[in-house]
Amino acid sequence: MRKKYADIIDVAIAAGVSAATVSRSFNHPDKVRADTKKRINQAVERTGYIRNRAAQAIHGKRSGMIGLIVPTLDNAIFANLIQAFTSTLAEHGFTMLVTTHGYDLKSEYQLLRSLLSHRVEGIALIGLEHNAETYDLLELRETPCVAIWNYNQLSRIHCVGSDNFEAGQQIADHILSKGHKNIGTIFPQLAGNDRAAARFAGVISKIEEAGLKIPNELRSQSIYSIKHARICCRALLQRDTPPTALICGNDVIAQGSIYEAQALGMKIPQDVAVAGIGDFSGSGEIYPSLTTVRLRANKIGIEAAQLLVGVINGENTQSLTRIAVDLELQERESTNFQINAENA
Amino acid sequence: MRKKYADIIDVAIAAGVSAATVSRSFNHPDKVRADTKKRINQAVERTGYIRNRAAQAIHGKRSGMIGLIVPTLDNAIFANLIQAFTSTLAEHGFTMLVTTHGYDLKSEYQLLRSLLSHRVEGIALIGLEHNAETYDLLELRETPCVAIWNYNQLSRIHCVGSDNFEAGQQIADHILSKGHKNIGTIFPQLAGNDRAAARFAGVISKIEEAGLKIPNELRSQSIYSIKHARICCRALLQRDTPPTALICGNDVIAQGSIYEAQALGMKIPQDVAVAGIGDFSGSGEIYPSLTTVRLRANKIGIEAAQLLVGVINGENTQSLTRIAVDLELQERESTNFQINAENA
DNA sequence: GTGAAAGCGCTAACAG
DNA sequence: CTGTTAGCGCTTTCAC
Repeated sequence: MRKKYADIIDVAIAAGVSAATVSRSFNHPDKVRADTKKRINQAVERTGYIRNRAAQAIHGKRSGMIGLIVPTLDNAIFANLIQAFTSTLAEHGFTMLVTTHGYDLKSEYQLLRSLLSHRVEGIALIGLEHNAETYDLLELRETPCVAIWNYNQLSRIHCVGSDNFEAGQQIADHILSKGHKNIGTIFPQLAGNDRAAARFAGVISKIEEAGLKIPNELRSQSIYSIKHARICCRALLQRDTPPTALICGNDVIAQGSIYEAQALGMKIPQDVAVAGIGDFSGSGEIYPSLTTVRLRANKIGIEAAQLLVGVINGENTQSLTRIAVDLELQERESTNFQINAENA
Repeated sequence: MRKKYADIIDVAIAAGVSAATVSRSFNHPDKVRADTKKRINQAVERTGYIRNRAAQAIHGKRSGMIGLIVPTLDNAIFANLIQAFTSTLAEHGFTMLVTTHGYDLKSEYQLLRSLLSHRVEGIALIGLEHNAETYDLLELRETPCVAIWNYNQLSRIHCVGSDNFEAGQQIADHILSKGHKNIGTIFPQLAGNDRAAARFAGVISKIEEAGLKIPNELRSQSIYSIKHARICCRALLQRDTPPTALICGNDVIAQGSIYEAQALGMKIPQDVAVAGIGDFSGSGEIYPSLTTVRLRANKIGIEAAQLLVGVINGENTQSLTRIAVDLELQERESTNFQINAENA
């Protein structure tokens, strides 16, 4: 089995030209006469030729691949983000090479190396919390790179995302505006999760600014799971003096809280108000609809892809670009109830 | 800028051996003396060398990439599936190159060509409905390939997935067992969606077997969206004689139906029972919890990855492997109500 | 415009 | 065990 599939030489022979001309016809079409190009294209058809990007990539040419390292794909909001990212990339001729590390930052470095060994032209990471060696390698190889999802004005690499601190502030402000004074929180573990940590800090900053505080007993911690969130919520709502409002670190936790409150026979928002962060698909359609802060995963994905493509094409070589995609407070049914002084 | 990064020759020089030995040290470690390997590894460290898989792939060797063509990533259940698929692939040393076509089968062929041009070692497709040219190209290139998500005993390529016809039968049987005679359906468009079509056919087969029928007015069509499902559900429930049970083509539609019924002040399952298909993450935790047929995305993803890796490694060359991953009826609150004769 | 030839980074014989 | 040699499929000078 000498040669399995048609290569550029077979095409050249079939078209009666040299391999060089075939190559040029693909890469610099303007340097080849129109009728020659036509003959070549016909030869491609006839031979069933499919270009070999691996062979191209070897010349330091484009591999046409972007690497993405993501904690997990199994998450509605990342799925949303990644879909926007890939399809925008595809519009620019790039295909995405994806790896997941399951929130293990240590393995992220290895994944990066693997991606680099595939000679991806650029790398996208989720969030800004990465190991030093990851950052160092990125710098050493001068790999075009963008951090997606979080905005931070001090980021070491380009970033496109939401300001999670501000998201926390917005939702806290909203809850405070409804007159709540007895507020509980259910957040994911903050360590190793800069998103959650920033959101929580934003919430606390506003609460304290209002002269209130959230006692430790009302700060609950839940993993990213409706089931577990329900357990946390139940514990909070069955206290002697349950909070009148629950601020949840994300919409999954908030949805779990809504279900649990309903299962306990409580009315939302009258008995307890629930707010989330994220505006995941479905949050606006559940009953009661969930008040939350929209993170605009779609827009972030698109902008991140555009930025990365720009960097790869040599724009933006001077400075770091940091894009804060705006947030949108979504006031919906789950908090639509004003507490009066006596209730508080 | 002659050579930007260390190549195998730099490593060879640094280690005081030949390039061939370096190559061997990676690819056939047993054929190299231990201390030579150690020197080479140190040289790799010192030079910051990262292997170039593109250059390897050119030798007809492994590119280490698997191509995945998926309708969309923006979908909880696919996300689940793909996560299992990628991580299993990763265990076997493969990285996934992903493309999405947004349910446009025509563009699928182009995406396949693109993936092939990257010299992926295998291809995974979602479902079994693909254009003839897609199947033909796969056959022509003899590309290891597996269709994920659907099981069909007549499939043209390896497949791992659920028997959607049976899923439809299971849920219909369950609804019938609860005494319902006036049943409505809300399904996605069936054309171009073999999954939905098979499920629907399964439902209808059981309904007719029971001597019943579903009039056209009670066969509603909804896109994959909670919001749109709510609209469809409302139309059904506001009829003069609303159905006592709703069988939904997937859990997203079912969740929408639950929310809408609640918003209309109806009790589930007493006023109307709702059933889905899929058992998406969250379906068991919403209130009321949703009766559905579990599709086991996780297991499917893992088995599909293992099958594909096997095919790539030269097993299974004789026959087509078709794996039907078992279904699990999840009886939950949303249908937990027995209709008596008078109610029917 | 087009062809000939050199070479990208790596691997697979083949000797030694 | 290790080095030498000849490519893999393609792109890019440099001539013509």
